[in-house]
Formats: sequence, structure tokens, C-alpha cells
Amino acid sequence: MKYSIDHKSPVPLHVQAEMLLRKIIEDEEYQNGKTIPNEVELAKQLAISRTTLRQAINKLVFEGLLVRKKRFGTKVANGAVSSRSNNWLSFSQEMKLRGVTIKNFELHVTWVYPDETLANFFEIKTDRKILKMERVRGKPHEPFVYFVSYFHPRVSLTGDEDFKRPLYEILENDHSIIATLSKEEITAIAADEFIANKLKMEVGSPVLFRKRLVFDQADRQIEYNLGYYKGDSFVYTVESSR
Amino acid sequence: MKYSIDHKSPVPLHVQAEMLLRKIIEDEEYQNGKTIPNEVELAKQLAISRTTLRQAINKLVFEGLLVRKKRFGTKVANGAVSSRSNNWLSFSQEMKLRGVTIKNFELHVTWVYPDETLANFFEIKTDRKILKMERVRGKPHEPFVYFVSYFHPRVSLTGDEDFKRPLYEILENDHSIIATLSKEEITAIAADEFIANKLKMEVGSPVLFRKRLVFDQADRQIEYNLGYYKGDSFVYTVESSR
DNA sequence: TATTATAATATGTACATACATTACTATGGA
DNA sequence: TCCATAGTAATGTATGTACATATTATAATA
Repeated sequence: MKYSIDHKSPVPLHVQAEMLLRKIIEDEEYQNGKTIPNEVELAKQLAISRTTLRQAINKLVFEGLLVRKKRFGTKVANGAVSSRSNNWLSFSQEMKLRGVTIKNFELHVTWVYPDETLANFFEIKTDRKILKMERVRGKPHEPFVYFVSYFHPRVSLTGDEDFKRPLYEILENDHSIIATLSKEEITAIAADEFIANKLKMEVGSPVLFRKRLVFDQADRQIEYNLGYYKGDSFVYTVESSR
Repeated sequence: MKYSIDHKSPVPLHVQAEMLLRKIIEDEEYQNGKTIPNEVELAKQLAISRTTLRQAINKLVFEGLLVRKKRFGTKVANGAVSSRSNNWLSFSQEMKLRGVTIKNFELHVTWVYPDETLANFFEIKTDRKILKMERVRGKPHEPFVYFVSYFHPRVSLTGDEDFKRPLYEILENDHSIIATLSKEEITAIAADEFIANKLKMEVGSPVLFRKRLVFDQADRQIEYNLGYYKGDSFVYTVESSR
């Protein structure tokens, strides 16, 4: 059998089923509207109950990767290919998909006192220093994002870690923090002198401004992130479902 | 009892439970980190099985409105207040929440032949006319969005319907089409003459440009929507989870 | 006092089962 | 030929049950 599940593994069956379905989704065979095996059959093949399988399928339907249709079956959604919970690709991964090689060619880490807004968001006092990270990304001589991130003290970054690795990887592997929720606000602004200088563009040019609040699995504040994206050269994609 | 479920209603119990939970989420009482009643207890109170209740809770956890914590219970997520599957609020609802009264003060409906891109997206031929809808929204003398929407022929709008009602309501009630997925691309651009005129702003001012592809529950193309939001005066919010 | 078991309480995982609903398919009669 | 009807194949809804696991509070012990 092409796909199977390990009943002795400590990984929950429905999680294994979910991962397995993700593989199926990436499988060429199922890309062109071909339905995946029906629930009853697939459950039997994997030797798990239909209920358990359904739990996994539900999650992917929620993410918009699978589409159910009564009597017909369940198929891979239109354009689900490279999706994989799209919002959560890190910046560098995102860019890689678009065939752009990205470098952090300016990275600046400092410890600062938070202002009112920050202290309030993190629920800490203003005399507690936090880590501030600034990054300019893009190709040298052609930057297109300027990022500023502030991290909650509980993340306990030293400032010396290797920030060339994706940030979410560092958090997951080294700090066991899994970011699960983010709230974002996006608007268009005109570049002021500071930003224009960072992005090597003219003052007044259109900039996509994104504020992102990142929370962990227990809904605790992790990161406060501001991004200034050079207009035109950057497209932000969102996928939402209900 | 404050909340209850109607077992005779044709509405599925888990859907009723979900709606009920949404009410609980909006309830002041549960806003400040207070846990909602535990699953076993709540299921007993509502006279439904724990499994069914869990189905409803899961959905809201997915949406990021509820947070589970073993031994502690399930609580309303940080800042879930006005969320309610945020992405899917219609424009006017969204604005209402922010205390802004919105009017469609310019509405223009025509039938046009699709260009290559559109025909390709809708999977129709270029000689098949489709409905084009243009809207300027905001307060009179202070517009802040210019929308262009194209609809797939299967939506069978006549062009004479009352577009003062929210669009998704029209689709759901009158056409039994439920939009379930949208893909969006957002970027910042400088207003050209046409847009500047529509939004009563200067040429070159920053504009948030949003392209939105809307699909129905069966993953079929429904709407192709372009939005030009006046910079600064509009903030686009996104909530994502994994 | 400090440390270590233990109990209690909530969610987490998993199964078997039954019947409902939907939408397509085939069949049979007018 | 056409239409009504029954069949059937998939997902949808719902329950009852059992045990696992994580976390906190409390009690027992060193």
C-alpha cells in the first residue's frame, strides 16, 4: 500500500492521518480533481475508524485544502498545491516559492525599553528591556522589506542566535514555542524619510505597511512585528475560508 | 438556563451548539479569561453528546476564538471579541463595527465581455458576457474604496437586484450560493489618474490594492473582485491560525 | 520545611454503531 | 420518449463508551 499508518507510534492516529492526507494532496495523481478514496474505504485501509479519519479530513477541509461533496466524494481543492496553511510560510520560504533568492543583508539586534503600546501589548512594565530586531531583506541594492520585531521576554532570546535560520524554526526547535495565531493589520502608506532610506526609494512612494501580532498555542503574546513592504514589488497573499 | 438547544429544529445540533458558543464568546462574562463550562457538563446541560459539542468547539478553536488548556478548561481567546470569522464580514458590516456609516454612493452595473485573464479564471469563452459591478464606497465627499467585481454567469444575477443589501446575503438567500473560500493578493500602489479621481485624492498617493478571488462551497469560481482602498484611511485586518 | 506521591479534573484520543441526507443512476411504466 | 420512482454510494449527523494524558491541588513522607 502506498500510504500507511503506524499504530505503535506515539503520534496520535488522527495526526498521522492528517500528515498522510497532506502527502496525498501533494500527489500529482490527485491534483486534477480526482477524488481521494472514500472515507469508509480509506479508514478500512488505514485500519483506523472512520471517525478518526474524519477528524483529519475536517481539519484539511477547514484549511481549504480539501473539498467535500456528497455522493461524489472528497477532492483536492482548486489550487491547493503549494498552499499548506499558506499564511504560515516564513518570509524566506514564501519568496523561495516565487523563485526569488533572499538575503538578510542588514540585521540589527538591540535591547530596548518598550514604549507604552508595546508594554501594554506584552503586559509587562516599561522598565523591562526587550529584544528589538531590525531587518532589511531583499536583494542587495534592491531591498524590499524593512522589518522591526519586538519579542516578549518569555521567548528568552539572547540576541546572539543565528537569525539566518527561519525565525519560526528557531522558536520551535530551540524554545519550544509554537506560534499558532497571528493578527494582522495592513494598510498602504507613503514612505517617510526613514523608510524611504531603508528601502532605497523616494519619499512619498507607496508602501504596504503590515502590523502583525503573534501569539503562541496558549494564546500568549510572542512577537510584535512591523513590516514595510516596497509597493509594487511585493504582493501579500491571504487565503481565508469559513 | 441561559442558553439552550432545540432538538426539534432541522438545524443540526452541532451547528446550533456552534452558534450558541459564539453567543457565549460575545458574553461579557466570558471575556476576561473566564473559562466556559467544561465539555462534559455543558453537553449534559444542552442535552447533546460530548462528541457533538466537541465538534462545535473544535471549529471555534480552529478559528482562534477559543483556546483549550488541559485541566484548566476552555476559554475565550485574547481579543476574540468582535472577531466572528473576521475575514467574512461584509464590507458594510466591517465598517459598522468601527462606527463608520457607509453608503454606496456610486453604483454602476454593466454587462461586458471578459478579457483573457477573466475568461481564463472563470473558465468561460471571451464571447460570453458577464456582469460587471463598480462601486465607490465611503462617506459622500470622502470615498475610500473603489470596487470592481465580475461575476461568473452561474451566479445568474440580472443586474437589477437591490445591491444595497450585503452581497453575500443576496448570494446566500436568493441564489443559494455560499462563498466559502477566497484568495487574496494585496499590495500597495500609487494612484493613477482614474483611481485618484474615483477616490478624490491626488495622483501618486498610496493606495492599498486588493485582488480577491471568491469560490463557493464546491470550489467553483464565483467572483473576481478588485478593490482600491485609500491609504491611511483604511486598515485591512487578517486573522490566521494553524 | 521541602520534596514526592496521589487524587481530582479537565481535555485528548479512539472506536463501534446507526440512521439521515444528498445527488446521481438505473429501471420500469405510461 | 419521457417521467416518476426506487436504488445506491458517498458524506452528514449523532450517540455512547472507554481509556489516555496533562496539570494542578493536596496530602503524605523524608
